[in-house]
Amino acid sequence: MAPERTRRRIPDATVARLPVYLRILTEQSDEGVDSISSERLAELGGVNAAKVRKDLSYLGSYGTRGVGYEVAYLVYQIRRELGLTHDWPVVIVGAGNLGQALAGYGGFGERGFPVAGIVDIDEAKVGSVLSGVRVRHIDELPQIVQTKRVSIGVVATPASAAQDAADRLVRAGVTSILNFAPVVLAVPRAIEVRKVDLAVELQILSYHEQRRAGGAIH
Amino acid sequence: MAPERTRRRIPDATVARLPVYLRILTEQSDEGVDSISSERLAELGGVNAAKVRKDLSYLGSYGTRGVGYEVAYLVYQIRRELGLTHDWPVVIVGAGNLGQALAGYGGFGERGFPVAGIVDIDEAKVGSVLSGVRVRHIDELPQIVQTKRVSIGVVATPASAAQDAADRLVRAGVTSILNFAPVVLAVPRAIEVRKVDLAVELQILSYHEQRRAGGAIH
DNA sequence: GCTGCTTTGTGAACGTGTGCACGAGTGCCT
DNA sequence: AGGCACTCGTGCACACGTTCACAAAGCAGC
Repeated sequence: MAPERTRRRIPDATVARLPVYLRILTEQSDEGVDSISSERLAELGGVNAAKVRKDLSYLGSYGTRGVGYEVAYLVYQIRRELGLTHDWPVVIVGAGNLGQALAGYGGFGERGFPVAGIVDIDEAKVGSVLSGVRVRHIDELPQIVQTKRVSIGVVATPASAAQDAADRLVRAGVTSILNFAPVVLAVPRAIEVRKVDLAVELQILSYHEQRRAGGAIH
Repeated sequence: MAPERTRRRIPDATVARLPVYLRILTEQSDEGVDSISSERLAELGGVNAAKVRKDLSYLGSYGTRGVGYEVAYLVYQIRRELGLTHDWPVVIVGAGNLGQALAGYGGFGERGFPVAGIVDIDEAKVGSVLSGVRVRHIDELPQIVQTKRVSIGVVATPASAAQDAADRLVRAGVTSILNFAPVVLAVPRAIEVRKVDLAVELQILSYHEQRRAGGAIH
């Protein structure tokens, strides 16, 4: 077979589903399943079988017609494509309620994203220890990012401090940001930002509830 | 003008952006701004101006050509459309790390989603008080949902307990679920589910990082 | 090796979302 | 009152995502 060349682009929608497939496949693997059909995978993932096949086809032709996909091999391929063959240390900015919960959430490190550090601007919080990680001052951010080779930063500050946190992360050399603050961050084009906004999710649910209740007129 | 009749359907993508506009508009209102153009709103929201106008046009023609949109009126209209004219009490299932953080996160109640209750299956956790809300046993779920008229449930359990939590919520009468557990929930078609998955977000970032680093071959 | 059954991989049709470009309406200034 | 500058509302073309449907490919049994 020809050597790996020009990496094909994978659609965003597919990239967003690969982690879900990966989790399911890992679970199946743990349960001793070593072959799976697109149909079954679709069922477990709550999606359409054709979609599963198309998604997986972007990785290459790793299935066997008439049989299905070899679970272990598929896990390997998805992990490779998602860049999960090695750890990605993350640094958390903000040691408040959320920052603490994130640090305490074990599944973080387990899934290949060890917490390289937590920083806060509040001197009062600096020095305290959260689930084994000592909170350091935000001025140490560049040093942490440098020495621990961190490329992903997590913004877990109040809204008012989020932009400053993002600016500092970018200056320190981080290239991806996961933002929990309800703010639209302004960052250089090259920086990848993803947002998790609780209020937005609830308001979307609210819309559907209201629609359900309201009907035509209210 | 003709009375409000058959409610027009708003595209999902637009519904997901309305909360963002709403937050920005509220902020602007607080700062004394009472009129805003689609251009400015787009800038603050990090989107395209045409998109803003198209999104807002689904609510009706509430802008004034040559001028822009009246902030207060737009806030009112978006709130109405999203069903935010009254509170939506939520019930949290799972009083672990995450459940506690969610309960402690004040912005919850402020934004119209007061915590009507927190329940857990672990007797040891029942009775403790988290930011003013007493943890109750999961068996009390139906009663809480009924008496407090809860229609939104939050699943903040470990993955292994998530499906059971969802089943109980549905049985208790909840019609919308916000799921934080890394599991695809199986629920009746009529139930609206939204998912917030930390690991998925990080893995998407990882994909982009890997892509950035890897180039063609590695 | 041939037949029949199963399941992948993908072309094509369809639906949804985005962004441009411009007509239409509004306010302001003279 | 007329002209000008501005901004909304929207038709249209394009891009992206989803789903169907089916040929191609593999396995099992005889």
